[in-house]
Amino acid sequence: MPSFFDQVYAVVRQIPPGKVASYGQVAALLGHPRAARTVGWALAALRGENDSDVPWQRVINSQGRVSIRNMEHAPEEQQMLLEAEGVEFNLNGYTDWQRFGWAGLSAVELEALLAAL
DNA sequence: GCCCTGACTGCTA
DNA sequence: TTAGCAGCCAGGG
Repeated sequence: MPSFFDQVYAVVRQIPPGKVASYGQVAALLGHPRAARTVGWALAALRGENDSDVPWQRVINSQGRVSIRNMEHAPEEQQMLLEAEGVEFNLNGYTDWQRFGWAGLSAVELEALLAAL
């Protein structure tokens, strides 16, 4: 039985370049619409592991903007990484959820993904 | 098993 | 748009 963390990482790895998802969206996919905080914690744990293949920068909050309280990764850095992938931000630091928001996974894809863990 | 913590969320003002 | 508040879930000590 994979831990919640493993499931979070598996889902985040499915986010294609140029797209972004919210913490709540990832949590909802895993069946826990209220576990956004835990998802954020799971991604925070990746901070030290630079060799990880999890695109943590593609996960932002529901308001469409980055919200990092981390000393090692400034919000500007995450925004810069996303812009390099094609995601645009307006002057207020908000991204266009309608254009760059990730649609998520289908029930079938999700099931196969979690089964692979 | 209890308590604390955290890169969140939705609502109200 | 920003600020304050309470509810949520899982892992670590």
